[in-house]
Amino acid sequence: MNSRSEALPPNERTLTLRDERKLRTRQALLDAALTLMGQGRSLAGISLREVAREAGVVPTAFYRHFRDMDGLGLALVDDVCLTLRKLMREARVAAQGARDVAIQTSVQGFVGYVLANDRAFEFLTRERFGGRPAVRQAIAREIRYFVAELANDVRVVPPFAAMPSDDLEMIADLVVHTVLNLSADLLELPSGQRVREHELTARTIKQLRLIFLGAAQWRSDRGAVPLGPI
Amino acid sequence: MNSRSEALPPNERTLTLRDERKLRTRQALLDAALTLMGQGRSLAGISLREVAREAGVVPTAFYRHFRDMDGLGLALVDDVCLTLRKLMREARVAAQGARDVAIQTSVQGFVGYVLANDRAFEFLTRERFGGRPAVRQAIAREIRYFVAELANDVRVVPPFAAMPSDDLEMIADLVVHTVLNLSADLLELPSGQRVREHELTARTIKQLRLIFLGAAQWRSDRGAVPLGPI
DNA sequence: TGTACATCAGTGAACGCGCGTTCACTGATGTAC
DNA sequence: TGTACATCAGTGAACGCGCGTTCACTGATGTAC
Repeated sequence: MNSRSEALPPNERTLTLRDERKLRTRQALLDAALTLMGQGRSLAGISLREVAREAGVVPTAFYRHFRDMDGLGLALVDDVCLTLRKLMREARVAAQGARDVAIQTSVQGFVGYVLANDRAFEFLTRERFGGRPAVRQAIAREIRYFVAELANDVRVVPPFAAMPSDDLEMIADLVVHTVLNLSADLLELPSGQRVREHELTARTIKQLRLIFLGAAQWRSDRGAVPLGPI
Repeated sequence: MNSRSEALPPNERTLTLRDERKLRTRQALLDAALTLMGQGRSLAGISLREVAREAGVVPTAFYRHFRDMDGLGLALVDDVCLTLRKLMREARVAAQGARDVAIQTSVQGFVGYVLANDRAFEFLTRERFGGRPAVRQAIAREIRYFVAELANDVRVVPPFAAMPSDDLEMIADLVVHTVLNLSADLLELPSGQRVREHELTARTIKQLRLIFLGAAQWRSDRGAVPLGPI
């Protein structure tokens, strides 16, 4: 063990100067890819050489970090989702302090969050369906994870407490996808369209209210709903 | 006017043999693109030359039909959505005969429809967020059209009759996106996963029931929903 | 109707370019003694 | 601690390849008379 290691915090204890620099280059490559994906390009439309160029590194250096662009894509999913999860956890902790977080507050918080992390969300939105299979699957897994987590969080709240897990997941899925839908719509807006941004947010808030209204009435054993056509 | 034209049905009256062949090549190019997009590739990952090759035509012939791959993408949206709209209209007419189409029946019909037209839906799903801006916008427009149409269809039914247009559109949007979500999930399944297919369908049916349950309770002027956290 | 000319969908050669990947390398950093 | 060797992140030249696009062309089809 060298003297550097001992002075560093625990999780960096084994990181040499070389390791740190390598990680920095790796991050530069990930950042470069995110940057290039701005203006509506997908990972499939970006070349390895472009990424290297944007990161200020020679193309062959790329291979020290990723097997190919697919590898970078998967790393990007991990990287981006790790950040998101961390921030989500913080939000959850904050929410526990102030019991009774309204739908409106949560959604508005989410909107700010999406806009502040637009590159990350743009990447996830773009590659969620349009990406290569491995990347798509990785994103799908993350979304399933979020759904399960929401289902768990909500289990303690009155109308959901008595529900079978199936139904809880079904509702969590609906909520998560409604919110993801908002995020996709927001990212499609030319930046600074505040009015439209507000309309979209208001619509999602209404949709979530309607969903919770339905959830309060929900009985899993009930068959057809008392509704005619459609 | 030549003799051919006079023997043809009205909408083909002005089509010469040359025109017909040109249309056939054009269709071959569109089909080729759809075929190549199978197995998880997006339009951005397919070259003009590949499309021409698959269509059995020399690369330069491509330019007789489309300005570039973006042009082909837009044509593909039109082509695919025209077919979908036509079939939707038929479904609607059929539904008017048998008043009282249950959610379950509609969703099951939709599932069959998606699986029967998987290439079209795969294209729309893949390019909806992942495609180039022009293509994305074209697809977004089509979805907005579907939402508006559903809102209109549903306007005559009791719980929706008295609703302001805003709320009606908000609900139609939620329904359409929930159904699109099912379609995306179905397409992600390796073909022939009947059990999982059933589970996904059942989940969507529940989600729609929950939405209609909420819609039946919905009052647009109502503020916060009587729900605590989340 | 038959003929002579015009149109134009599809051809095939050619181009310059950026791509992904290989390879042997360099020199700063790390390690063993 | 100082030295001598090992490691390895990043370099730079080189490769063959498929790409998009241009151009002049051909010959079947269409049109005017």
